[in-house]
Amino acid sequence: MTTDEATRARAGQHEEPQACEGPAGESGEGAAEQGYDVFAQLCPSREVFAELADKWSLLILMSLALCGPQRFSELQRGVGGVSRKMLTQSLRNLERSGLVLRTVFPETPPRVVYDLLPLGRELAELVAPLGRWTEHRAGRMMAAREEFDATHARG
Amino acid sequence: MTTDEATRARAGQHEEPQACEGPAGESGEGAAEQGYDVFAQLCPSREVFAELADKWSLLILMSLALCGPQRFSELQRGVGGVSRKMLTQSLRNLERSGLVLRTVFPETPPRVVYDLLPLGRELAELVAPLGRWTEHRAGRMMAAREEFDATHARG
DNA sequence: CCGTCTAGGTCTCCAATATAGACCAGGTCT
DNA sequence: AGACCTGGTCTATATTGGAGACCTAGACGG
Repeated sequence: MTTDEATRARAGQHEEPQACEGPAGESGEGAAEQGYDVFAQLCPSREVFAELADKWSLLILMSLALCGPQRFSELQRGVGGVSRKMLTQSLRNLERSGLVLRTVFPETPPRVVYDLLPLGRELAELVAPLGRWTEHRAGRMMAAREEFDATHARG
Repeated sequence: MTTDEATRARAGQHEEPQACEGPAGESGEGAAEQGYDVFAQLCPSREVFAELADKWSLLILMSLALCGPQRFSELQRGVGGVSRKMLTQSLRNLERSGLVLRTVFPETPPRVVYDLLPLGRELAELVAPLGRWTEHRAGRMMAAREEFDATHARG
């Protein structure tokens, strides 16, 4: 029976309550007490995750990890294509969450240097492999896309 | 001298030409020949990176890695808060890039199962630690935020 | 003295994107 | 017949992203 299979499948998922069923569905924040869960919509960890998991934040972290402390304009040059607005916004976010330190030198013209804090360095070390992997596998993925597009265009 | 310091800092960056200076600024695609560069705006790897580096794609990969093959609606329940539209779109993307396999069982009601392909499993294994790290450090980051907000609100 | 340059932003406006919610096919169950 | 199911798509609205003007405040040129 179809229903049977669906039930089994769902039951299988239920057996991984922590990560996939989301202890905090809409019932509150039970997750906060015994552990955070990025899969749960209202878990604080999800909020944090959602802000870190975008291309600009990740690229900024990688750039800081690779090249060390950098000024605003160096970062803008290093992270190709980022607008000042998004760079500011992402950096503020990283600063706010304690990942990045912002140091202002009150000169003119102003000089502002961004550097990783220990927490940010931890994350950067997890993110770096992701960047390297993407570069390494980009060719394969581009090929897959071409094939997908070819067979899906009109088939 | 201030200028001196600035010059040294910038020079330091230039010595890492591959990742941070972006061989493909607007000069073409030199990066494509000897290696991809996610920092370069026009590098194919950046395009791929930009599509993978968003919360929904990463959460979907993590869910598939943790819970195994799942149907559309299971994923929607597993990844709290994702809209059908974004789920569809992200899954299509992952499928198109060869990370995920989509299998349709022509029953009624329809059943569609998504599973990781080897390429997707590779990536998922890099992404999983990121999710775990976020959960582990969420408390610290939330605290940092509160302090930041307190000292920045009016100070 | 006036204009210009600089770095690191902010502000404004407009396009692109995300989300919520309605709708659809088409076969099963009541 | 009518309700219900899944895996979407379509539409209307809210949010976000990017381009480019503007700002501060001192150093420099003339």
